[in-house]
Amino acid sequence: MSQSDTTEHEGREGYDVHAVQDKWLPVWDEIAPFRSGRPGDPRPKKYVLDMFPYPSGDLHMGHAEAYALGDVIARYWVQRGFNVLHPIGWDSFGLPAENAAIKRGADPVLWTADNIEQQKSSMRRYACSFDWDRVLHTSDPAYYRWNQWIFLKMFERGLAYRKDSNVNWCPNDQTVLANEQVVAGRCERCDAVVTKKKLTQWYMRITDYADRLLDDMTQLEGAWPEKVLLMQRNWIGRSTGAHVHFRIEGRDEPVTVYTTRPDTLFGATFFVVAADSDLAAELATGSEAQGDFEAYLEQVKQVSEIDRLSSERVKTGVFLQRYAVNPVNGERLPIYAADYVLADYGTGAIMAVPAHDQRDWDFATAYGLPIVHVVQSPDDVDDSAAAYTGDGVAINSGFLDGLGKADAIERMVAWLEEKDLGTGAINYRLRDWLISRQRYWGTPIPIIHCLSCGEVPVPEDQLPVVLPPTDGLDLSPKGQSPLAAAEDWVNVPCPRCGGAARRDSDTMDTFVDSSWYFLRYLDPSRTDVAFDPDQAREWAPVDQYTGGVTHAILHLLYARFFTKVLHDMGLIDFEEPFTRLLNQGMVGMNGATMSKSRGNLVRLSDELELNGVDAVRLTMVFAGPPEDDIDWADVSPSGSKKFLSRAWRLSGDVTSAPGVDVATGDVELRRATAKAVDEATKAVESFRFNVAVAKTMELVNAARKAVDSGPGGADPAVREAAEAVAIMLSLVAPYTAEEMWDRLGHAPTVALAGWPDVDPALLVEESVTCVVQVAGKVRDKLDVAPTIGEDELRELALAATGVVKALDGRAVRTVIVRAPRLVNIVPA
RNA sequence: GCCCCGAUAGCCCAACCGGCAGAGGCAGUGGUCUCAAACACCAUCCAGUGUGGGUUCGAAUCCCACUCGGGGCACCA
Repeated sequence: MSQSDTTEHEGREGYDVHAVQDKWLPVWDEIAPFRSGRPGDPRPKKYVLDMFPYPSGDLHMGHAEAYALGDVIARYWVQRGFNVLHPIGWDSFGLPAENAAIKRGADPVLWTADNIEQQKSSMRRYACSFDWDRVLHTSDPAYYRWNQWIFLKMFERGLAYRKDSNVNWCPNDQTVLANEQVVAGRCERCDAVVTKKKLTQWYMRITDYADRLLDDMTQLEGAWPEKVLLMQRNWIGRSTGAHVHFRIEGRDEPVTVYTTRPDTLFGATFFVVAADSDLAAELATGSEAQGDFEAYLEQVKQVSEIDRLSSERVKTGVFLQRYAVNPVNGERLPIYAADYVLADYGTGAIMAVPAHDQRDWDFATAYGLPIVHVVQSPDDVDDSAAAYTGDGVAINSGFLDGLGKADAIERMVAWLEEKDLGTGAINYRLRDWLISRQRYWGTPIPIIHCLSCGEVPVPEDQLPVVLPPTDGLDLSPKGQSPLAAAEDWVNVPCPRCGGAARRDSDTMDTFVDSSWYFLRYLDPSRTDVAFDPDQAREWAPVDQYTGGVTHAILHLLYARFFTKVLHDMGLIDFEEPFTRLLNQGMVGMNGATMSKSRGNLVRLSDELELNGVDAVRLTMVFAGPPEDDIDWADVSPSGSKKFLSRAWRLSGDVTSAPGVDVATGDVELRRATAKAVDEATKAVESFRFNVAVAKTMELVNAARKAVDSGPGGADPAVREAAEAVAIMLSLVAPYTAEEMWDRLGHAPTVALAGWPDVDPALLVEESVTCVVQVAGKVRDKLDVAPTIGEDELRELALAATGVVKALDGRAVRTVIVRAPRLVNIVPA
């Protein structure tokens, strides 16, 4: 080997990122600086959590961004002297494992384990500051046993129940979907057009918690992104209005409708029931319209969810030859069955007020039904062309006439309540959470169906109900859970009566797994409890949560729901799981989401090979605000690498000894260091990590100048600056930081060095530049003491040569003085 | 259709309570090094803040309208 060649080639660049990575990894393994479970640790606790990954293959650029950002936060609090719990695990149940099994015959257990191992080793190399003693994965029976336990507790409380309903069905994945998993009529996962299917399924009664989920968001105000709170509010969709009971001719029981506009009751001209509701079928039965209705219902069922939602679709329906009676004026309202009314919102029936509801207007126009205006529209609104939905004075409305919208609503509700014809009511857009899935790779639902005893919970001492092995099972999607075919597994005696019974063969939605995993990290090896309430009191709730905005409603809403349920069960003393939330953006390439099919996929492993771990992490953090998307084409990992090399070089230029008295160092550089640390601190705490990096770069530049053309590398201030750089960099570029720390003569690890203290005296500038404006234009600048008084500054400013020239003899009207930075002189 | 968020240099981004538009980076340009180049190093150029109005002594920042971009919801009665 030619030594001189290597030195010349490599030596020129100097900083060998791969060698540095290989050097420090084993050292860190030894020190384990991020272990949080040490007994007697006196540091205050902080729980910093990153959303756990799904183990599909190796880490990609998205993971690299997410974990780089989460790591900055975790490492920062460690530097600030906190005992930081920063765990990681795997959300390892789900379809990809199952699909791999179907496609390649891979055992989901082994496939999952392999991927976890791969990701784990990549995370280690990526220098994630995880506490490796607390790893969990949700497909582990030791984990999902507690899913089953929680499910049973919820079953006991009536929060988990089975019902027959029209559910979202993904024809591709051959499974049902929760409402939250249907995006614009398509399957969130595979993009197939979702259809409806009538099935008996398991639900969780999240609607019982709608008010608390909504109202408790005030606690999160300012600590969660406004956008996420808004999305959750919209999703829950609370509306206030009234229930109104309508007598139906030829039916004993009245039918109740929900309306947000009880003030328009006098304008109701017809009545609509959801075509797919039981009520529609009942009303049609025996009427002349029965044939028409059945034909219509068939037709409705054929329409896909997407077409149904299309806004330009004309409204259809069928007259049922029946009548409802308007309780306020006794008018007969023809009853239609139509698919623009939803069976599962409100009561599945509405009073139609075409003059003041656009959908009713459209239907009335299509079917030639009367339109009666009961709210006075403003003069500039043409209420003969479209429904008027705004505010206005009630007209043609008997006792409501002359009242504004709010008063009319209040009056009508009072009237209805007095006559026992209705009540004020609240409705939600949120539906109960459908949790059963007809797939293999998930938590088995711990219920046994017995012909004589019904739904019988699996006794707690028989948990976990472990998935049967895949041998001999056909995992391909067929609309029924593959578990149903595992005869040995599915056939069990009833725990209650001992008779022949069958296990429930559905598995749980994987969002159940992630709804409480943050509690399991507290003591993942416990076999007697899901989590230890004492540990929960010590660590939880999560102080800082980081993850993608894609989970704004799904995961975050479910986790909030579970937290409230666990609170009500007396297991935890808080009601919100995540005190602070940071959403990171996504990584794209050339303006598009990265994907193999687009051909714009950037491989993380290639980037790591080319530029090293630190440069990739730095690029992610420096690219912009964390919540912004990153376009890899816009950023420069090679630039990051260059900067790291500059920082590294600085550590080699320090010639003073460790522990030297920095107070004797160059004041100018000391000020620069204090300012950089101070500003970086504020930036990190407000999630402006890109700014924190910029401040670090600034300090490197200042120190460089001090070495090259200032007091030189022997000045203690240069050491102070270099050490500050190493510590600040340790959040983002741990290898470079450690190598710098080493070259500066310190023992590892810089991760525990402690955040630099800032001497406030160094932040006070000895003189500041005061801008002197005349009529808002800068005419002169003065060097003044930061403590200068207003009067003194005014005198100085008025005498400044630039000012005298600009005033050119004109009189002065006002002088605005903002000491010490600005004076604005307004001429007459 | 409704609701949010954003728009600053060729590009990614800073700018505290309204107070000199520039912290940092990329790209560019000029130089040093080199036989030459790459690398590295040093230096340097670059916009008046999407458009139109308003408030103010003073607006990137506050208000109104519009344009463009991004996101959410979308028959929820």
